[in-house]
Amino acid sequence: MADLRTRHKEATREAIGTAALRLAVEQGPSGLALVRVHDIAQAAGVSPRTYNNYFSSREEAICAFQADRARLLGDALRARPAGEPLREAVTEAVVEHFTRPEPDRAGLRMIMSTPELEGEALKAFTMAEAPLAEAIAERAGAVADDLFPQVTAAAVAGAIRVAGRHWLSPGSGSFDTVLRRALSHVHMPE
Amino acid sequence: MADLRTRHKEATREAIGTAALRLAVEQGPSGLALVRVHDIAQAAGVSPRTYNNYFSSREEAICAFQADRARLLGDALRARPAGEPLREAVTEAVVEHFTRPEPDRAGLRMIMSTPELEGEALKAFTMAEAPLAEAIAERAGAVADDLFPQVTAAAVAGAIRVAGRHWLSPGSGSFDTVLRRALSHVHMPE
DNA sequence: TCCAAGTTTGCGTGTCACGCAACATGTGCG
DNA sequence: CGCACATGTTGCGTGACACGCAAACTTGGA
Repeated sequence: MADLRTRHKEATREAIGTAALRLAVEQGPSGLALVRVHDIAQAAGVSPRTYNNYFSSREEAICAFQADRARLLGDALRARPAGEPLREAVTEAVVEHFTRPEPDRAGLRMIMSTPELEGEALKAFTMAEAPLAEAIAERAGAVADDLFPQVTAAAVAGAIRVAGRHWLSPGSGSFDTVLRRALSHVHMPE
Repeated sequence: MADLRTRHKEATREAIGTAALRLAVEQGPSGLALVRVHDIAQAAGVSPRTYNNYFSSREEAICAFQADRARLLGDALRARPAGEPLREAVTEAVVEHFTRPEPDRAGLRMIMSTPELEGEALKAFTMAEAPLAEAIAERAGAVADDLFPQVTAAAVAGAIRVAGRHWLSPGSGSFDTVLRRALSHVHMPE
């Protein structure tokens, strides 16, 4: 990870992802087709072929940020103090992980209002359920293959998704507040 | 709906979807790329161009069955008796809707073990949350825009997904049983 | 300084989604 | 009954894309 090579690779990946999201936001939900691979690559300072070494579709590139953040949710839960009850640990982990830094409203709105991007983001979000379920299983003293941790992880991920959608509509409170309210509807034994 | 034209259209859609799924299962998870549009169209007895009038990607065609069934879950809930408590109504609606007829094991396994198909199925499944949330809101006397019905719908959909995965692993009971066990972990006020 | 591993890039190929316009097949009306 | 009209189907052409391959280039270590 501290490898210079690896870091540079990570930087390239991030540059492409950022450029892709920026261009997508510029074009708006209706103009996704206008965001050409050539433009993304140029904006990121790489060749189209290199872009294609990192991502195999525009959607994947645009949603890379979302995907990376979601993937780390399990680690965030593991970082909570050991004695903390499950509900509290999950809630605090989610709030910390998804409000620092606060998500980019324009980017999130772009993704949520474009079916193709929404599908990709969904996939990324759901992939994150597996590590989250593992972390939940550890904390609850259950087996990761069991139904409970997986159903709970799915419910938590769903709540985060719903909270994100609500946060985009005008008049909703801070993301922190919406997240807590959404999570309060998820069943978690104490 | 009883329109001859509409029925024929629906039949065509189903023929294409069925053919696509069948070919995909034949090739196995690793050979998705070998399922060409040309083959799907030919197997369904239509031209490639017509296939493309119904679906805009192979993944969409292959997952059409899943998508159609998921989309109707809200209606299944509405069909439950009015006085029934929410938890019971949801559980029975889900079990009835997803076990009659029993899902195709091979097809489900194919979809669940192919990332690209899994993504598409996920999208379809999540799209079904909206009508489900609406039906839940009706039954619970809540507003559809509120957090509770949407979070609950997401949790229910997640539980069904997890149940499907478990059902595929050897030694799990009937789909009916697994579904009920998964749903028992979802919080629903009585 | 020089080598080996890894990364970027250009090119070629096969596939695909979709607009467009002609064609066929039902549908409803006089 | 037959004629226009609407709707579904098809072939063709175009633009874009993902990816295999091999060459050029960069980086880190001996």
